[in-house]
Amino acid sequence: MAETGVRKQRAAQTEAELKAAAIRVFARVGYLNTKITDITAEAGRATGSFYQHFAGKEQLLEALLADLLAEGDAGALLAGHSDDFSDRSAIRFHIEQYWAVYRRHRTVIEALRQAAIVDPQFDQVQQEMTRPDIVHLSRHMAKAAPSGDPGLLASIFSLLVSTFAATWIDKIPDDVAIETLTSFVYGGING
Amino acid sequence: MAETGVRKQRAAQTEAELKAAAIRVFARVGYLNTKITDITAEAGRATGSFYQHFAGKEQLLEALLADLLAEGDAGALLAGHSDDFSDRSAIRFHIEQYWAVYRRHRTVIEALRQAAIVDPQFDQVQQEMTRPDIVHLSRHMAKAAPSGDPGLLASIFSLLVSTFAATWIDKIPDDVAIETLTSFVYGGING
DNA sequence: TGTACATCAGTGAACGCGCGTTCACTGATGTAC
DNA sequence: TGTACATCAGTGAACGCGCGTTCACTGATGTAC
Repeated sequence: MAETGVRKQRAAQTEAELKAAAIRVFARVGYLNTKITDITAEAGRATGSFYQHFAGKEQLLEALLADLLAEGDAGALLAGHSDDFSDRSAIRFHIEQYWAVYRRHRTVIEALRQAAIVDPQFDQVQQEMTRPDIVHLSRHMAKAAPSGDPGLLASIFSLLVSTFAATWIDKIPDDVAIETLTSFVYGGING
Repeated sequence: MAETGVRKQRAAQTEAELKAAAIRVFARVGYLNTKITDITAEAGRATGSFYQHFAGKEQLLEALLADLLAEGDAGALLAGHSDDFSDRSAIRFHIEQYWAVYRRHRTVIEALRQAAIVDPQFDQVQQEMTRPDIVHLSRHMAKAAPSGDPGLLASIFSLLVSTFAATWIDKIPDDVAIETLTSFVYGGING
C-alpha cells in the first residue's frame, strides 16, 4: 500500500475538476445542451478521461446532486424556526432559506429541472427531493389557514418561490425579492 | 387551373394530419423527446413527407404557435373586464381566462416551454408572447397595490398561475384550482 | 374531348453528421521479492 | 535499497449508433394544344 496514494489523489482531483467544469458549462449553455466533450474540453482533459469517472452525463448529474445533498443545507430548510405561517417572520425565514440554497446551487438545481423534462427518472428524483419540503410546508399551512387545502397551498408556496428565484435572481436585489415574496405569500395565506 | 384543386387540398390535409399527430406525440413524450419519424409514424405517413411541409421540428412548432395565435383567444385575455385588482372578481376573471387557454393549448404551450429551454430563439418567442400579458397585468397591479413594484407583482401572478396550471391541471377540479388561486392572489396583492 | 407532357405530393431506402462510447497505448505509480 | 512486473489514470483517434435530411422514383393531377 502506498504512503501517499498519489494515484487516488490524482483521480479524485480530476474527478473534482470534471465536476467543476461541468457546472461551468451547465451554467453557460444548460444541461441539455452540454456535450461530454464540452465538459472535458472545459476541464482541459481528454475525452476518454470522462468515462473513468462517470458512466455518462446522467451519472455526473447524480454525483452533483449527491454533493448537494451532502452539504446538507437542503435539510437546513427544516431547522428550528417558528412553525406557524400566520407569523410573517416564519414565512420570511423559509423564503430566505430557499433563496440562499438556490443562490448556492442554482446551476445544479436548474440542471435537474432540465433533466427532469426529458428523463422520467430525474423527474422522480426531483419530486423526491421536493417532497419533504412540501410535507413540511403543508404542516405550516394547516396551522395558518385551516380553511384551504394545505397541500395545494404548500405547492403554491414552493412553485412560486422556486420559479420566482429562477426568473429574478441576479436581476433584482435579494432583499427586494425576499420582501416582495414574503408580503405576497403572507397575504395569500392569511387572506 | 384546376376546378377542384385536389393537389392543394391533399397537401393541406396531410399537413394538418402531421400537425395533429405532432401534438399527440408531444403530449405523450414531450417536444424534446419527439423524433421526426415519431410524428410521421403517428400520422401514418412516410418520413420524407414531413419535409414537404416543414423544414424541421422547429418550423413545425412555429406553425403550431401561429395556429394558436390565429385562434385569437390569447388576445381574449385582454377583453372587457374590470381593470382593478382590488376587485376580487377581476382577478378571478383573469385566472379563469388563463386556465381556459391553458386547457385548450397546453400541449403546444408546454412544447414551447421545452423548446425555450434548449433554443434561445424560442426563449425569445416565449417572452414576446408573454410580454403583453405582463404589461396588461402590471397596469392592474399599479391600481390595486401602488406600494409594490407592479412589474414584479405581474410576474408573480403570471409565474404562479402558469406553473400551477402545469402542475395541477387534470389532478384537481378546475373550480378548486381557480378558487384556490384567486384567493391566494387576491390576498397576496391586497395584503 | 382526347392525347402527350409537366408538375406535384408522397414514398422509403440511403446517406451522412454529430456525438457518445470504446480501446489500444503511454507513462507513472504501486507491489513483490 | 534495487529490480522486474503489474496496475492504473489519462490519452485521443477510431468506431458506431441514432436520427435528421436527401433524393431518385411512383402514381396521380394539372396543363397545353
